[in-house]
Amino acid sequence: MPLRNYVSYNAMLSGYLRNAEFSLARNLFDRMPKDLFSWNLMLSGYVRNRRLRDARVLFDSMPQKDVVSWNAMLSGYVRSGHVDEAREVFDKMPHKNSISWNGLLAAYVRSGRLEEGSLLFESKSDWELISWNCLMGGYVKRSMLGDARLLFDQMPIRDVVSWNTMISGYAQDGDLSQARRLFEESPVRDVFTWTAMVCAYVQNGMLDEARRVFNEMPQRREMSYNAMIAGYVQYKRMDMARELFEEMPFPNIGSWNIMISCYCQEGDVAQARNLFDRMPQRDSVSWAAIIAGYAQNGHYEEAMNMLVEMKRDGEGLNRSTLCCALSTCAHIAALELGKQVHGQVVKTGYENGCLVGNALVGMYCKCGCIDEAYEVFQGIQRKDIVSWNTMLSGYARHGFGRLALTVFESMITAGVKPDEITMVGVLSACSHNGLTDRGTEYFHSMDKDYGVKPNSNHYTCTVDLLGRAGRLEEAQNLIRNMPFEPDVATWGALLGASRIHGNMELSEKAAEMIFKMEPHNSGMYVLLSNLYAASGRWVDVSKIRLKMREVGVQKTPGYSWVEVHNKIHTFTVGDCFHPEKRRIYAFLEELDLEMKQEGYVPSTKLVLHDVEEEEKKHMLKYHSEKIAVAFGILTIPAGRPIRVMKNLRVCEDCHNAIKHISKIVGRLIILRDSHRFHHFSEGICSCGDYW
DNA sequence: GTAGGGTTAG
Repeated sequence: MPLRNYVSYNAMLSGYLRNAEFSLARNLFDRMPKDLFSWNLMLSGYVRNRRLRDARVLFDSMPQKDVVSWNAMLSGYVRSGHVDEAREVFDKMPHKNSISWNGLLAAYVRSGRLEEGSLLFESKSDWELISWNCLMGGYVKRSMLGDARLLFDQMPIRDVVSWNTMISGYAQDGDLSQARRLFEESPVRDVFTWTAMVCAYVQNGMLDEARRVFNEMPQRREMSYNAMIAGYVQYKRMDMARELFEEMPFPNIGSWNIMISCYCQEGDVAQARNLFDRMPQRDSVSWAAIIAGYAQNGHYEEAMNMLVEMKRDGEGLNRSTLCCALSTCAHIAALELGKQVHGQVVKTGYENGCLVGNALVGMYCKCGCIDEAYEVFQGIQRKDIVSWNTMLSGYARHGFGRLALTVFESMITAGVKPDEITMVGVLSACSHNGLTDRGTEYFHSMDKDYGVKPNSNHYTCTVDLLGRAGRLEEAQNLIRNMPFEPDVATWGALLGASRIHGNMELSEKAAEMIFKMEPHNSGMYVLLSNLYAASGRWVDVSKIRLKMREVGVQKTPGYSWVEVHNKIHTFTVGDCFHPEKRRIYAFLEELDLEMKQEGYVPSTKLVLHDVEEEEKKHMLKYHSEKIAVAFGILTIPAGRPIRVMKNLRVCEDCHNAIKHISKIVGRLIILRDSHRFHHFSEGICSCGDYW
């Protein structure tokens, strides 16, 4: 056995680390003779692969540290956005070099904490050019062009990056004339400079001008093509985008990614998938784009499958793929899976960042765990508008209107300016909780107080708000005085309200408007036909059904699902495919008897079809949500809540029945329907029977 | 440090 020295051990260690063979590397590391270089190797291996906890443990146990070790630990925190930890390390460092200073500045800039960044910048005068550019880039990203320009003018020396950053800042801001001026003034131009000008014209909708600059460029790189393609995409010129893409001699991953994500946005996932499969190489962006594409177009199973594929392909989870994974879990309410992803998130240390944090909050909200959502929300260090909106509308959907409004007030106190989505959350919180006057006040003052002009969503919420409270006349007035044409959703809100309050005439009027606009909207046919059925107008019911057949619309089938032991069980009305159906139906019979003793009376008027009374009861008994609830009770361990999801709104009879069931079996039942959450416990529902 | 993705409502 030849004698090995530090150098050969270190070479071997670095080989393992390069290939991300952590267990092999660690094994070797623990047994080999180590010098400081070995420790630093292992440490930076962990840092590069985002294994922050391992890195920290190693760092703390190091027998000695040099500036490289400190910088490695610092950069671990910088990369993962743990700014406060980065600061702590920075403050403790016995010696700092320019890498340390640049690192901390970058941490502030990247996480958008520009105030602190500029304070740090002012505390020292001999900054390197790269730091000037970094801070200026931070201002540009936040559209703080005045501050960026101030810095630009003060710089002792400028390089081509400085010029490019400023020019592309103006370009992105749509300030074509400033961009143009700097472009003329700039002593040097490279591909970035020219590409920034392409962007400047694109931002102003001047595609032909952009193309002219593109054609004039002395040299082109992939990114120049990509900017032009992105421009075409932005203005829905898919044909031109595709043409240029096909012309590219060597499209890079970015080019493919743009094409994929824009096909996804157009709803053409098949085309996107086609490109995805043809790509010579993929990166995390490609995976994120295709997974999000599936998720956003409602193909949740495909999205989940692709996530599995991705891991098999060796692509690690990063912020964006974790995000996609969480939002997919949220859509299908796969709580167990979501929790597993949460575990991954904790390992990588993204939990307290905005992007992944927001996705986690959304996942817990949509899976019915509002308390867990709030916990994560509180842990997000720098909450952005999305964090606030997610939490606010989460509370609103769960029927905790006052909590939602408390979040809203804290948001205002924190100095975050509400946007359109915030106000939808506020109005729907009021609507779900019968806070009618408060809601209308918000509606009328939102433009004045927060500078948010009511859009059709806000009108719809307010029509809903007034309508539910029975103020149908006011709701109609609101529609009449809208500054734009009411859309299907607005009429839908009026229809829903007039249905609750039994105003047949108004219902028919609203339905007629909807049919005119969207002859294929199946939900509206069903709503109206339910309405007729409820008042025994069977002739009209059959007319509707005839019409449905004429225009070829089909009722969206209702289904419910429940997650048990990591598996999703889906049920349809009168489901007879589930392997445990005998057990479930026997249990339902049992429950039915007990419910009746408790005073439950089936509300048969809600059954759509004209059948005999006894048979109607039978049909109600086997609605998908009841089956799912029964299955949940049978299989989910006592003490744990039962979480059931439904794709449509819960029917009145089921709502009533589940209230009784929650009391009989003494369990918390959380039902998510297409509209909101219902927490059933001890015979009461959190919605207060107002939904 | 100067493309491309990902999170929020109805």
